[in-house]
Order: sequence, then C-alpha cells, then structure tokens
Amino acid sequence: MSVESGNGRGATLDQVARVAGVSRATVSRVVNGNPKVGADAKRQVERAIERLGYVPNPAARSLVTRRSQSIGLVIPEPAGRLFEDPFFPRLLRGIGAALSSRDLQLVLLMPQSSGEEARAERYLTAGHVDGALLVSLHGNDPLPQSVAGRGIPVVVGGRPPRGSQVSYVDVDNVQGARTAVEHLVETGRRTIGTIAGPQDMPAGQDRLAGYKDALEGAGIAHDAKLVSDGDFTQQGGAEAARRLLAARPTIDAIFAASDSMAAGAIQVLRAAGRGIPEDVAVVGFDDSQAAETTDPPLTSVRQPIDEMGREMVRLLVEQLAEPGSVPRTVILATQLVRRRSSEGVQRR
Amino acid sequence: MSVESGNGRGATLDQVARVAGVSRATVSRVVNGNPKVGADAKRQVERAIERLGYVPNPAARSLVTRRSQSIGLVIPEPAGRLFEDPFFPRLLRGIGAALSSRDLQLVLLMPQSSGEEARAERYLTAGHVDGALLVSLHGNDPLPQSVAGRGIPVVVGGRPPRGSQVSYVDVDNVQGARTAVEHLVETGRRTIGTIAGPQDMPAGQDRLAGYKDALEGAGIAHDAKLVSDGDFTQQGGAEAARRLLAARPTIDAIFAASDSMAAGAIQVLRAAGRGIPEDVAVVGFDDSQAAETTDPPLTSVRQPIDEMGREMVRLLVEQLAEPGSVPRTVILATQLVRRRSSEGVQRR
DNA sequence: GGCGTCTGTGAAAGCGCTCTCACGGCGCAC
DNA sequence: GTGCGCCGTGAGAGCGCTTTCACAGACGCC
Repeated sequence: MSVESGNGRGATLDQVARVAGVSRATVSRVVNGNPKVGADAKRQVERAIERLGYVPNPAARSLVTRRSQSIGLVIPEPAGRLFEDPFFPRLLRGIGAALSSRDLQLVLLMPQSSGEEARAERYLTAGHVDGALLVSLHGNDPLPQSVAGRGIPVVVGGRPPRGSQVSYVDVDNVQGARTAVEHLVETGRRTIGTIAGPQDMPAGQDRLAGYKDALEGAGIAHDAKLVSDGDFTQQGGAEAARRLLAARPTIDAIFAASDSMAAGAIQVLRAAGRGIPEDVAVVGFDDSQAAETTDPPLTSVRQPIDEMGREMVRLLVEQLAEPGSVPRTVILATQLVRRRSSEGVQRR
Repeated sequence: MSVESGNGRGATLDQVARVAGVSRATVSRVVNGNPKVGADAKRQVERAIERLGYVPNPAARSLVTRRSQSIGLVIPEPAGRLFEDPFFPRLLRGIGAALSSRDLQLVLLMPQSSGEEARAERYLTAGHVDGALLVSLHGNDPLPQSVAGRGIPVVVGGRPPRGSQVSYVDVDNVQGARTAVEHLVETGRRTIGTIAGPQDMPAGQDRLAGYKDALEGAGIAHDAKLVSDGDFTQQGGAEAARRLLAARPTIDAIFAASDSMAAGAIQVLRAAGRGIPEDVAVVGFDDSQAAETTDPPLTSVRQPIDEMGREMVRLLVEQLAEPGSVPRTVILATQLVRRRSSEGVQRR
C-alpha cells in the first residue's frame, strides 16, 4: 500500500533515490529490471518504492525513450454502420487480447468525417503511438500510405485499396464467397443471385468476385440482373432482395455478402411468400449471431475475426521490432457453416 | 506539405525557432494560440512550422502540462459476452463522438482477468490519462473507488455497486422494466414471467425490481417460479425460458431483461408450440437490432445508449475542469417500443 | 605484487516542451 | 521632457526520466 495515496502528485524518481539512499540512476535501473544492481541496493530501492507508492511518470519516460507503449486503432466509419454488426467488437477483442499480452495500450480513433480523419492522421504521426492498425478503409483512403510514409509502422485490416505498400491481414473473401456459392450449386440451385456489398470496399469486391468465380466454375452464365448492391445493412439487403425478385422472379438462391443483408432478404422473401429454403436458399457472410437468430437459421461463411485481430497485432509488433522490414500479408481461411436456410430441396 | 516528411525524427520547437528567427518561447506561444504575439513574428513562425512540418512532441508537452489529453475507458468483460450485443459499439460511438469534439483521445482498456484489471488500475493512476470512464462493473468492483481515491476523475456507466462516491450515468432500468411489464398487464396478460439478468449486476437487479414493482402495482401476487435468471445471452435466455415453461406451463407473457435472452426465449417457445403473441407475449430490453430481426418482431425497451456515452463524457469533462467537485448522477429515461411480439390478444 | 578486467554506482547531460520573469521599446499623460 | 504602464519578446529554469561515461573497488592472472 502506498503511504501517499491520493496526494495528487506522485512521488518522483528523485524522491525514491533519496529515501533509498542511492542515486537516481540506480533507482531507474531497478525499475527497469536492469540486472547490474547490487542485491542490497535493490532491496532498499524496492522498499522506498513501496513506501512512497512510486509510479514512473509515463510522459517523462516516453520523452526519452521515444516510445509510448501504445498503438492506435483507426476505424473510420462515417455512418457508424458497421457498429451494427458484431465485426468490430470481435476484432476489438482479438486486438485487445493480443496487445495486452505484450503490454501495449490501445488508443481508439473513430474519425466520423474527413476532417476528423485528418486529425487522426496528425495524431498518429505526432508520436502519440508507436504504430497503427487501420481497418475498414473505404475507396482508396490515403491514410495507410501517409501514415506509413511518416515512418510509423502500419498494419491494415482487410485488403488495402490498390497496390499500397503496407502489411495487411485479410480474410479470404474470394474463397469464402466461392465456397458459399459452390454449396448452393451443389444443392441443386441454378438461378443464384447475390446481394453484393459496397463496391468501394475490398471486402465487397472480393465477395462478388468469388460469386462470379463459382458460377463460372459451374458453367453457369453470369447474369447482371442477378447482382444487386447492398450496403451491408439489413435494410439495404431487403431493398436489394426486392430488386432481385422483381428482375428475376424465378430466382432460387441468394448469396448475401453479409448476414445483416441476408436477414433483410429473408424478411422480404417471406413477405413475398417464398419458402426458405424450399423456394429460395439463402447464404450469408460473417456467421454473426444474427445467423442463428433468423428463421430459418442462416447458412453463413465464418470469418476468424479474433484471429485477424491477433495477426494484425503480431505483424505490427514485428515491424516495431524491426523497422523498415518488407510489408507482409496474411490471408486467413474462412469456413462455411451450414444451417437450414440452404438445405437441399428434395425434389423427387 | 512538409519538407521533411519521413525523416523519422520530427522537427523540434528549437529548430522552428531558429528558422523563424525568434525564440522558443515565441514559437510555443504561436503553437498554443497565445494572443500576445506580434503579427509578423507569428507569420514567420507559421511559415517555419509549415516548412519543417513541425508537430509538437506530445510527451514533452505532457510532461510539463501534466495533461495527456486522453481518457481511459475500462470495459472489464471477462467472458467478452457483452460484446455480443450492440451495447458497447453504441456506447463507444457516443463516447467517441463526445470526446473527439473536445479534442480528447480514447484509450480502451479491456481487462480480461483480475490480473489485467490490476494493471488497468495502475495504468489509469500512473498519469497516462486525465480521467477514466468505467462501464459494466460487476459485483462490487473496487475499481471506481481506488481510481477516484487516487485523484483521477472518474465517471461510471451504469449504477455503481453500493454507495460509491463517484459520478455516474445510468439508464432508468427500474422504470423501463416497470413500463414493459405494465404494458403486458394492460394487454391482458396475467401470468407474467421474467428472465432476469445476472443479479450481481445493477442492471440485472434493477430490471428485476421494475418487474416486481409493476406486478405489485397491478395487484398481481409475486410468484418466485415465474423468475428465472439468465446471463444476458441468447443461450442463457433459452435455458431460462425452458425452466419457466416447465415450472409454469400456463405462462402467458415473458419479460426478458435483454433482447438476446428474449430471442432465445422466442426460439424455445416456438419449439414448444406456443404462438407469439397469441399464447405468450414477449418483451425484451435494449431495442437492439435483434429486436427487429426476430420473428415476430420484438417489443423492447429502448435505452438511449449514445446519449449515455455523451453524458458520461460531459460529466467527466466537468470534473476535469473542476476537480474535487461533488459526484453527480444522471439518469436517462427509456422508451417502450411496441412491436408484434406483445400485441394484445383478441379474446372475444 | 603489479596489472588488466569486471561490476556496481553516481554525476550529469540531455529528451522537447511550457511558463515565469525580466527587459527593452513604445505611447501616453502630465 | 520626464515618468509610467503596457506589450511583445527572450533567457532560462524546470517537468521526471534514461543513459552515457567515468570511477572506485574487488578480483583473477602471470
């Protein structure tokens, strides 16, 4: 217990040194675990630290070490829409766990406008953080380049736009989507539509690419009327489903690029009197909790989000230890979780 | 644009002063918006800052000002279970928006064990942050007291356990639950069960209290068999619903202390052949997205979570400006959102 | 017994910033 | 013309820490 708790102004290295009867340097060595300290000096210092309730001043330390022991996580989500699905919470958990096991702190930046994004960039490059994690970037956001260009280690979550020269971790969206659509083909579906994600986001692009791949592989001609864009939200999914239904009434399967959109589609299909999975099979993406809640339960592509967070931290820490190393890429596999919404039809 | 971008080591105040041909003090004044600076000196300095791409070193500044311009948000969630519902994302958004408009940064601490919680406490009291926001505290977590006792401004989200002497913001859980149950009574239900939240959390306690209040007010005798504890998760809700159904087969309404638990209950009721709302009405709490996804859509108690975040920040900023002021409490009203799951029965 | 080698310790120099204080120059009142 | 006050500016002291460097003493070697 500290003798001085609540005194407003903590003890300093100097005071500890005086109490312990040694120099500041020695106290500093003890605090930082430097082995070159005599046994009894060490004991004295430890006792003094205990007595005074000494805690090192992080700003002073940071000033000289040029390390802040914290990293920034940037989530630019203007609409805040991705907060509706459990992607961020899970990612946050993975990142948090990985960081805390390395004694790093997490500074969360959620710029809601381009003005705030500029501020976030300034923050990151001012030396507040030792490195940065960027996720959910839209279009070709210049953030990764500009931050990395300033010499700050950066790892991006999700494929960064264009040929950015930064490390990133991504889920294999193409393969995930392909597997989902192949599954639909295998269960006998032929008129397979998709509710694609926003095409200014790599995840949206890749999942659409996987959809096309699978159809091509199955020898099914691509039909533009079977593609409808959504924005990853339930409502967007519902609207997209309505468009699909109007354009191709004979549709017998829908692959939605997110569970939320799939849930919206299910509602619309239901309202239109289509049985799921008898008339139309539905597959989502994310395997979020929503997939278990829908009626019928939703077949979905599971992403290892926790692992994505952990990998991002691992890559960043590597860069921290070895600045200027070449950018690295990690792609994580997905897994199709089969539920009732895509069960095969027993046409006999 | 900076001339020196990517040089690894930013320019210092001193360099700017030299380039501008003034003293460090003058540069500091310009940077901090001090009005006592001559017009042309100011211009020179601004030009030099631009040329060098100067950004103040936060550690150095923090060392002398004793402010870090950042606040800590502690979410101790061992199981990570509350990450399943959208409570945290929304709270985060409210907090984030409120902080960024005040130019404060958010440091997120998610201690997953008591060891990590101790580390979080050390972090907060070491001076890394100017203040702390604590949410989702269990039992009687000593964190608020110990942090506040160290002189760090603290605001708790949700009613803190016992008579803690700290400011807090809470949703009116008692009133919300009472309104929900009164609604069930009004629509003709008489055997009203509840799936309560964890009783070591104030939110769980208060919602149960509101349930009891409402029954008492309606002159309906309390029946312990109609109370079943859940843990706020869907699965917990399902199990609790099974217990209720077994203990009181004639149950005609269930008030669940969270939407997730309500969703679990709906599944179980369905599986048991009960019609919703014909046989059993269901009301949830949170008005999360899940409430719209369930079939039928779920009547639920909406909490102003964004506002809760904003209020927490407001209270904290007040404390920052006026240390040692008396703890304050803000209670936010809830609102019942009626959907199909609790529609009145047309018994005629 | 002289010499080189290690080992624990302290003195002191910063890290980059803010802020007090002192000072020179100027306008104003008398 | 003298004195006063004000205003813009600079010198310099510190904030609390790490780290280099020098040094005293203990130790082993030939």
